Amino acid sequence: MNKINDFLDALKQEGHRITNQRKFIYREFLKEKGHVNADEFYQKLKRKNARVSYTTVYRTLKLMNKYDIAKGVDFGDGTTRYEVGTEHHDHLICVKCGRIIEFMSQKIELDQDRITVEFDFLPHHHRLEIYGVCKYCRERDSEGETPGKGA
Amino acid sequence: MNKINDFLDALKQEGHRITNQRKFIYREFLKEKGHVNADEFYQKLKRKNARVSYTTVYRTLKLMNKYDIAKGVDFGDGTTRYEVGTEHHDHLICVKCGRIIEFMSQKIELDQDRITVEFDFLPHHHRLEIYGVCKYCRERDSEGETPGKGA
DNA sequence: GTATTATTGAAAATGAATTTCATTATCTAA
DNA sequence: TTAGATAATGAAATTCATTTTCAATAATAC
Repeated sequence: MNKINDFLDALKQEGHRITNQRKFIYREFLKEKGHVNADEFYQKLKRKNARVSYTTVYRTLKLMNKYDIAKGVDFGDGTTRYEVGTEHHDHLICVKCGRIIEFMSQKIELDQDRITVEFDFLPHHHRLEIYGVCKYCRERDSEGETPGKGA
Repeated sequence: MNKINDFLDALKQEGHRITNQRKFIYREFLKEKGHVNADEFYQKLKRKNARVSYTTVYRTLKLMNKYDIAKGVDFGDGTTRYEVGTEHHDHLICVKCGRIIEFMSQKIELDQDRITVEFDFLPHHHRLEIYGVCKYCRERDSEGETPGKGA
């Protein structure tokens, strides 16, 4: 039950019902590239004239999270954002434009394992987020830096 | 303005007033060992018969955070928790007992720098949290494991 | 098909964080 | 030291994401 296609199977296996709302939300969610929160995602579906309520979107996101179709992440903006899939990765988060870059470093993973061994700690999962300014924002911001044109 | 003693100085320098509430909250906060959220901290102060409101505790925590006396962290329990000081470190978080272990790995820091260089990303700060089960919980849980005494 | 019951959706509730605003206390300058 | 200006306080109200409630509806089993 770890593949990205099994939400409906998972529901069936767990004795949940396969409803039109769940099928629709699932299908649309798989198209998502970014990191939507419940409300944003609901608004998107609404724009497609979907007949689905916020409550159901919210609940289905949580369900998909439970069955490893979606992964809830918290970037500190006060909402839970969901990304497609559960392949492990970490995030670079641009504090200027909000761009989110996913990365994965085997090296960091190994270092973390060493740390947990050192503390006799059994790890389940982790989160690493690096906040800063992406190259696009720095490029953009340095464009206007012509000397002699103060303020 | 990076030392742990300068909250009152910082206030003065920034044109804020030094009030009894701020002095008291600051003094009590420095005694904190764990990671309190606004409400917990307020309750603690109340137990000492402090004449201070939740609002002021909340606002003062934010202020101390701003002036690097306190550091707000989010461990995913829906509240902002504050720790004393701002020396950088990461966290091991036990999902069973809630214990929080601070650690610091120069190795991981360096690996992160390499990652940001690779993505041409200018880092400001980061957060790394490893969730799992601490040794105390595992020891405790393995005590009752006498075979033959099922359920 | 019919009964059972999980799901849906609108509305209400929750809870942390934040804002409002009248009162109070701090600081500044005379 | 005192008076005036105004920042801070505190109680209450507000905001906002999230979660729960419950009557109506729809999916599944028989």
